[in-house]
Formats: sequence, C-alpha cells, structure tokens
Amino acid sequence: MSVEPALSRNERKKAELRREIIDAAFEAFAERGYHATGIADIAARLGIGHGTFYRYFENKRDIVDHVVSATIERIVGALTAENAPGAVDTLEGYRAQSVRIADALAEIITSDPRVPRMLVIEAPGVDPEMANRVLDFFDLAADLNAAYLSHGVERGYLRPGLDVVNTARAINGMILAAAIDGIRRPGVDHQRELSAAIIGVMFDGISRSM
Amino acid sequence: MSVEPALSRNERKKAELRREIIDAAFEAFAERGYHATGIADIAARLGIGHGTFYRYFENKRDIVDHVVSATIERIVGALTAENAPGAVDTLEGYRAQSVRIADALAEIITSDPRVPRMLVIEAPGVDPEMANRVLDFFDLAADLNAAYLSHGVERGYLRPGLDVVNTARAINGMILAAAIDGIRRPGVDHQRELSAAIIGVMFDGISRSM
Amino acid sequence: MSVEPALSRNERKKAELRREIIDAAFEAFAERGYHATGIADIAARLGIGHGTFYRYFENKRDIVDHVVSATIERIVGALTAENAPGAVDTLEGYRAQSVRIADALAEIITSDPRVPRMLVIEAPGVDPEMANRVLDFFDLAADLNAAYLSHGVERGYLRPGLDVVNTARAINGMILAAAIDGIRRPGVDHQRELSAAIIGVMFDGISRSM
Amino acid sequence: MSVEPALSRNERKKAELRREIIDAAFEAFAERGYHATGIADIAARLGIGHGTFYRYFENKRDIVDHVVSATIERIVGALTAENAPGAVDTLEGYRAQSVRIADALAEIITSDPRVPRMLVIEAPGVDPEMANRVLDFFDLAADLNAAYLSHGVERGYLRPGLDVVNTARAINGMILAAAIDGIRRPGVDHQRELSAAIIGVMFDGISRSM
DNA sequence: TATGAATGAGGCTTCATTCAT
DNA sequence: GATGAATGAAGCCTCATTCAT
Repeated sequence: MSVEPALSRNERKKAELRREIIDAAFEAFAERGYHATGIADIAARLGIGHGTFYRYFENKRDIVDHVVSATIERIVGALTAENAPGAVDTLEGYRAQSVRIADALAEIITSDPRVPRMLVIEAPGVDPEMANRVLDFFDLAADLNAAYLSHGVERGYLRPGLDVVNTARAINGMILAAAIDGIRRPGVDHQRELSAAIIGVMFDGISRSM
Repeated sequence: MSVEPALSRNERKKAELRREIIDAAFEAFAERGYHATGIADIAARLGIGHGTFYRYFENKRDIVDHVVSATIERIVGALTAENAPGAVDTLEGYRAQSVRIADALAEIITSDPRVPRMLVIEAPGVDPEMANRVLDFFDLAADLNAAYLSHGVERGYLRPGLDVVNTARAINGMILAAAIDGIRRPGVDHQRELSAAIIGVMFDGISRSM
Repeated sequence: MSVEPALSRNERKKAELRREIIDAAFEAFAERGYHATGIADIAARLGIGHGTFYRYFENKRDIVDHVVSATIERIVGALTAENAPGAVDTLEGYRAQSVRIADALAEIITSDPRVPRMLVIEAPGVDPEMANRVLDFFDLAADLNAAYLSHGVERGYLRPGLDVVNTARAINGMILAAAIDGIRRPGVDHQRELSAAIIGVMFDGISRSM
Repeated sequence: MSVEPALSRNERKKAELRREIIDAAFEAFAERGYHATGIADIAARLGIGHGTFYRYFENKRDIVDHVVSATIERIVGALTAENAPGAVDTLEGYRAQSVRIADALAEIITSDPRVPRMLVIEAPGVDPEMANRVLDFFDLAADLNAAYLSHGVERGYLRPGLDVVNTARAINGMILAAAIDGIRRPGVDHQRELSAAIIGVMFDGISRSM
C-alpha cells in the first residue's frame, strides 16, 4: 500500500510542466547562456505563454537555481548509483571503484555535454551566490573524496601520512578537468582515455618506477 | 641611452589611464560580476565621467576582453619567468621545477584571488566567445604540460608509454583545482600545502608503495 | 455574410493601437521634427508606456517608415479615387480631370497641412534611404503624369512633339509647389486659386495669346 | 585708394579657415546628412582639431546656418549675375532671359548637385526654424518671379489678368522640380532638356495650339 | 489556469560642448 | 590660438515582471 500522498491528475500535470520548464531552461541556458536567455525564450521552447512561467517559478533567478539543482542531482545520482562508499578495502577494489565512478561521469558528460557546460561555464557567472553554490558543490565533492582517501589510509592501501584533504582537492581537480574536457571533446572513447590517464596519475603518479 | 620610443607626457597619461580603467574594470568584474557591473560603476571607481570610458574602449565587451587578456598575461608572465622549458633532465629537476611553478602560481593566486575568480568564475559566463577563450587557455596550458611530459618520457625519467596528452590534461585539472581553491581559501600556507599534495599525486600517486 | 477574416477583439484592439501609434508619431514628427522627437514623446501622446511602443514597431526608424507610408497612401488614395487614368479623350476632359485632381490634393493639403510638411520637410531629412523613398515617390508621380501627357499627345489634344517626360516633371513641380504652399498657407480658397493658376500655366502658358 | 579696413595677415587666415570650415560642413551635411554629421567629422575633413571648430562657430546649429546662407548666396549670386530685373520688355526678351536664368541654375545644379540636396533634402529637416528659412527663400523666389510677371503683364506681353502671385508660385515649383531632378540626374544635357520643357510649359502650356 | 499586453527601470552608447594645456 | 581629453545629458532599446482577461 502506497502511503505517499496521491497526486491528483491536475497536480501530476503541474509537476510535469514544472519539470519541462526546468528542462527547457536548462537547454536554453546551456546553449545561449544564462544572461542571454530571456524568460520568453524558455516559454517559446515549450510553446507556452511566458506569463505561465511565473505560475511555476518565482522569477528568472529562481529557475536557474532549480536548473542547477537538477544538474547537480543528475551528477550526484549517477555517482551514488555506482557507489558504495567505504565498501572497498583493497587498493584494487578502490581502483575498480574509481573506474566505475569515472565511467559513470563519462557517461553523463558524453551523453549530454550541456551538463558540464551548465555547471562550469554558465552557473558561476549567474551571480556571486550561484558561484558559491558551485564552489560549495566542488568542496562537497572534495570532502567525499577525502573520506575515501581517509578510509584507504586507515585500511593501509593508500600512502600513510597522505594529506587527505588536499589530495582530495587535487583529485577533484582532475575530475573537473574531465568535465571541462567533455565540453569540447565529447566522444566516449576519448573520455575513457582521459579517465584512464587520471586514474593512472591518481594511483601511480607519472614517475618512472624504479 | 634609451632607444625606446619616447612617449609624450600626454601619451604616458593616456596609457596610464587606460591601464587604470582596465584595473578598475577587473576589480568591478571580480567583485560584482561582469553582468552586474555597469560602465558607470567602472568610471565611478576612478572618479571619471562614464563618457571618458568610451574614449579608451569601444564598449563593455571590449574592456572585458582586455581585462581577461591582462589576467592571462599576469599568469603567463609569472610562469614563464620561473620557467625554462626543457631545461631539466632528471626527475628531481622536474619536480623542483614543478615546485617553482606551483609557488609562482600560489603567489599570484594568494596575492590576488580575484585573478582565479576572474578567469574561472566571471569570464566563462560573459558569452560563448569568451568561454571559448578561457577553454582555449586551458587547452594551451595542457599543451604546454604535455610538452614537459613528452620531454620527461624521452629522457626516461617519466613512465614509458605515458599518455602524455591526457595526463597533461589531468595535471592541468589539479592546477585548476589550486586556482579554484585560492578563490575561497587564499592563504599562502594553505596554497603551499595544496601544491605539495598536487605534486605528490603527480609524481607518486596515492598508492602505498610496496 | 461577411467573408472577411474575422479579427478577434484582441486583434482589433492591437490593430487599433498600432494605428494610433502611427498617428501619434505622425503628429509628433510633423510638429517637432523627426530628430527632435523621442519614442517617449510618441508614447506620452497616447498615455502609454514607451516600452509598449516596441511591441508594435521595431525601432524609431521603423515607425517613421510606416508614417511615411501612411502619408503617401493618404495622397495616393485621394488621387486614385478621383482618377480614371486614360479615361479622357479631349482637352476639356483632361482639364476637368486636372481640376478634380487638384481639388483632391487641395482637400488633403488644407485638411491637414502636416501631410505635405511630413513629406517635404521631415521625411527627406530622416536619412539618405528615406530621402530616396521621397524622391522615388516624386519620380513615380512624374511617371504617372507622363502617361497622361502621352495619352494626350496620342489623342491629339496636347501639343505634338511634347517632351512628355520632362514636361511631366515640370508639372510635377507645380504640384509640389502647391503642397509646399499649403504648409504655410493652408486656406482652401487660397489653395483653389493656386490650383487655378497652375492649371492655367499648364494648359495655356503665360504668354499673351495673339 | 582702398578705404576698406585692411585685414591683417592673421585676420585673412582666420577668414580663410572660416570659409574652409563652412565648405567642409557643406560637404559633410550634403553627403551624410546634418544629423548624421558630427563636429568631429567636419574637423577631420580639414585636419584640424574639433575644438578649433568652436573658435570659429558657436555650435553645430550655427554652422548649418552659415552653410545654408552660403548655399543660398551661391544660387542668388548666379541668378543676379545673369539677371537684369525689369530689363526686358518683350516676350522674346523675357523668354531669352528665362533661358539664361535656367542655364545659370542648371550650371549650379549640375556642377554641384549637393547644392540642391542641401537646400531641399537636408536643410528643411534641421529644425523648424531652418525649415522656415528654406520656405522663406522659396517665397522670396516666388516674389521675384511675381515681379517679373507683373512687369510682363504691364508691358503687355503676358496674359492680361494673370494671377501673378500664384502663377509665380507655380513657376517656382517648376524650378524646384529642376533642382530636385538635378539631385538624382545631374547631367548638363538632361538639365537643359528639362529647362526647355519648363520654359515650354511656362510660356505656351501643353495644349495643342489651334 | 493560462495568457500575453503593458510597463518602466535600467543600461549602453553617442556626441556636442567645455576648458586646461 | 589650437588642441583634444573629459564630460554628462540625452535617447534608444531590452526584458523581467505584473495583471486584467
């Protein structure tokens, strides 16, 4: 028995349109830029009156917040799906998990390069508050990374004494590089190669082993 | 004896004001954002009439181009100063050079966090063309990195068979991470720690050495 | 049964406002001059916001084009109403037709002297393109005149060997003189006298008949 | 012995530059239009600083006044040169004089079509006051015409009872037509043909003589 | 509930004019 | 006297937002 509040037909339709508006705004912002996009552009993509927009969202600033939230959720969702945090206890396990995460990210990036574009190119320029949200997200990702690293150090398969916080930020930067790369070079194969290089650096560094 | 083309007093003053306008615009864009900054804001910072602005720059788009150029030059200048490309032939030499480069970057970032803010937060959101300029700059940095890596592979102090192009991009991402980190956490000490972590990952990876 | 495409109430109101804007612009341009008139002036005459103007016309240049078009149509409409081209075959018939045309013109000019003012004073100074439109209109009128003259020469009631093209231009000039005269001296009676003088010169010249 | 106040070398140079500024302004106004021409444009044509302009003329409105005055004087000068008002006492004499006047006008118009352009296209659109000046000039020309006609009626070689005032305006219009024609079709030969047609209408009308 | 007509704050840009050098 | 750097009034236009239908 479902205990969720049943949505009336009307409510379902409203929610659906709301989602469509977010999607249309995402497309418009990613393609033309936030500042160059008008509310009318978004409405026109859906064939609705632009007055209708204001029945679903407060204002332009409101929609971009939802668009960015949806974009972040898309990424987070993909990652947590492939992800059992703390479920690995060996170097190989961690490496395999890293590959899975990288693949999941590559999938998002290559299937829709507007995702990294929105997050890296458009969102930070919206206004200082939004820039902070994006930076917060980066920090959050770094925190998550750091947790993995701590786990690895504790378990002994990562270097003892590793500066987990800053190393996490460094690794985070490589992931960001992959995202940015996907904006301009969206092929899956290429993204895989880049992932491999990232994981190579991450685990082994670039020095010739002696 | 100076052989430089002597600038008249007038020309010197014009060049000076031009530079001041670029600086004021840099400040305004970094602090309030490009789109939230009006020409009048820039002029007001200098106590000049806003009409004067248009004697020095074509329009708002023109000034941001110059601001970004100046910002990029600031970075490039700092790097090339510390930089003898291809002048190292050992792992330790490369590592030391990497430290010097990292220090130079840290110096820029911590001495003026508006530099990374302008490049990473504001510039990409100006318009698609500017976003491309920034992405071009990232690509250029990656190309430079790749050249270093190639040199190291040839000389034998870096891992044979290294995917230099993609590895360069990965390393580039870590540098970007440092830049972004500097936006929010501008202390020199912290930046040094982050640099150390980056160089640690870069050369040795995170795996426990056997 | 009306077969005309039924305009919705909304469409009718829009078309009506559009017409009112053209009228207000006509008034403003005729009274203050095109360059001295601001969009805000036009809007203020109608008690609408100046933003509303831009819902109906592209820009200032657009509205003056429509104003001039409407002005030309007003003249052309009045003339073609009184006008059966080629329907006369005698000198007296042509003279009578000329009188009718002159009366129609006099009616327009005296009922609204802003019509000649717009066409002769304001429009040419808008920009070179508009000046060309006005000159084109004069040329068109001359062409029409020439057709009448040709007809008369063929039918034999006008002088054989008449240089119809240039004579048409000369007559055109007399009509223009009437228009200009109407700008400053708009009385109907006066306009009639001028028309009579024009037709006198046109048909008989000024020489004492022998 | 000259009793005219001798101009110092300096004063002569000033007067010369003054004339050059008027000429340059004439060119600029005729070619680009009054409103589209900036003071800087005029100064640039002469290679002088635009601040210098204000040492010779009060403001932009001032210079166009002088330009129009010079233009009118150019016409009046050419006409009065060929012109002995009241010196003819026969129809043929008047006709010959009319031809001479027409030739003089044709000479001005074809040698510099910017003259009619300035007077008919540009000047009226400057502002209402300038429009009045132009209309005044037309009226003056009509008055002059009327004087000739009166003389002819008195002497008996023009039609008795002629409405000299309005007929003068009609003839004036034909002259205006020639001026306008010269704007677009500046050939001397063509202008001569048009003059002939005008004089033909003026003296004989278009009716077939019985 | 959906619409789009109306609005006007806001921002960019031009250019005639001034005035210190 | 000549210059051109500086100025800011003025005007065009956009577009987010409101609200009557």
